[in-house]
Amino acid sequence: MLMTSPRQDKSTAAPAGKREEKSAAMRRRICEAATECFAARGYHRSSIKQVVDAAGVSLGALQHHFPSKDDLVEATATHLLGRSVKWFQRAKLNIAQDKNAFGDMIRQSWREQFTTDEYAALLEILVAARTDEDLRARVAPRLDDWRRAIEAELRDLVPGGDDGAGELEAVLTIGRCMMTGLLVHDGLIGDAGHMRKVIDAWVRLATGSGR
Amino acid sequence: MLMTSPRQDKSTAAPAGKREEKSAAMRRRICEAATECFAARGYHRSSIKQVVDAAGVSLGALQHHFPSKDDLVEATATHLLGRSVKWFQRAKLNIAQDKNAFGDMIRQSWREQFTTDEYAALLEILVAARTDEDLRARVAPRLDDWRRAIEAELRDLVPGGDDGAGELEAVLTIGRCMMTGLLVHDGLIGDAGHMRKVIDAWVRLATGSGR
DNA sequence: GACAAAACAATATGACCATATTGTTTTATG
DNA sequence: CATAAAACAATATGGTCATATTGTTTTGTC
Repeated sequence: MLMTSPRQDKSTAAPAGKREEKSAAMRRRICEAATECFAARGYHRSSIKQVVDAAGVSLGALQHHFPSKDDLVEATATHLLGRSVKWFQRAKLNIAQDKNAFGDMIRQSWREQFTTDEYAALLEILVAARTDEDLRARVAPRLDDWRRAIEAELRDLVPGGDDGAGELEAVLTIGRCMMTGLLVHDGLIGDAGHMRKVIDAWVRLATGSGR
Repeated sequence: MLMTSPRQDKSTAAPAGKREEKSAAMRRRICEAATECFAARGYHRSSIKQVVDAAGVSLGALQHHFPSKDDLVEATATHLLGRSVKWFQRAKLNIAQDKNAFGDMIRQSWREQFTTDEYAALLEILVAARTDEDLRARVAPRLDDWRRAIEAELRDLVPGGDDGAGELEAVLTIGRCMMTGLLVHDGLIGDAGHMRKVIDAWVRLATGSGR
C-alpha cells in the first residue's frame, strides 16, 4: 500500500524546523489550494476532495487541520484578508506622495488585488457567507478587521482636510464596493478594457478632476 | 381511462388561450419560488426540491417547464431583469425633473431595488455564473441587454451635455456596481444605517455637490 | 368523439459530498 | 529509547442532489 503517497520531499523542508512550522506550512498550502478551487469553480462547487487533490495532500491531513469545511473556509478567508493588508502596506511605501497618489493607488489596487484569483476566491466566500449564518458569524468579524486595518493604513495617504477622516472612509468604501460590483456585473461579460474605463471614471470622480 | 366528455363546463374555465396562459402562470410561479430560495439560502444550496416545495408544485411540473436547472436559472434571471427594467420605467415617470432627480433616483433604487430578495437572488445567479461556463453563456447576454435597456431608459433624465452619454454610462455603472459591492461587503455586517450613509456619500460625489 | 400533444405527477437512479471512523507514521520530550 | 501526542492516511457512511423514467390527466384540433 501507500504506493502513491503524497509525501513532501524532505530535501527542501527544514529538518531543524519545528512541528509547528511544518503544520503552518501545511495549513498555508491547503488554504492556497482552496483559493485556487474557489476561484476556478466557485465556493459550493469546490469539494473537499478537490481541494485535497489541488493541494496534493491526503484527506486525513486536511481533516486534521480543518475538521469542518467552515474551519477551512474561515482560515482561507483570514489568509486572503491578511495578504491584502500586507499588499496595502507595501503599496503605500511604493507610491510617491504627489497629487496622483490616490489615483495610482486605485488603479494599482484594481490590477494587483481585485483582478486576481485571490479576490475571486474571497468574493466566493463573502457571497456564500451571506446566506450561511454559521459561516457569516465566522467571516464577518474578519472582514470588519480587514476594513479597519486598511483604513488605518491609508489614513495619512490622502491629503484630505479636517473632515478627511469620514470622507476617506466613504471614498474607500465606495471604491472597494464599486470594484467588487464591477467584477460581478461587468466581469461576467469579460471586457477588461471597459472595466478599466470605469476605474478611470471613478478616479476622476473621486479626485474631483475633470469636472 | 376515464373518458369523460370535455364539451361542457366552459362557464368557469378560461375561454381562449387557456393552455398557454396557464403555462405562463406556472412558469412565473416557479421563478418566484426560485427567487425566494436563492435569496434565502443562496444559489447552490437551493435544490430543485426546495423550489418545488416553495412553489407548491410537483417536481414533474417543474421539469416539464424547465428540463434542466440551468433552464430554470436562466428563466429566473430573465424574469428578475425584466422586472428591474419595468421598475426604472415606472420610477422615471414618478421623479420630478428638478435638480435632485438623480439623487432621488439613486436612493430610491437602493431602497426598492437593491435591498430586496429579488436582487439578492440575482446576485446569487450572477456570482454562480462567474464560475459556471454554461450558465454564464446563458446569463451574460441577458445582463447586457438589461444594462442597455436601463441606460436607454435614463438617457434623458440626466441633464448632461454633449459628453453626457459616456458620462452617464460611467456614473450609472459605478453606482450599480457600488451598490452591488455594498451588499456583498458591508451587507455582511448588516448595518443598514452605515450603508445608507455610503449611498448618500455616493450621491454627493456623483452630483458634484458639497465639494 | 377521437387523438395527439402538452401538462402534470410519482418514483428511481447514480453520482457526489461532508464527515466519521479507524489505522499508521512522525515528532517532541522525559 | 520509551511513549504519548500530533500528523497523516485510507476507507466507510448517510444524506442530498440533478435528472431519468414512467405513468396519468388535461387541452386543442380535426
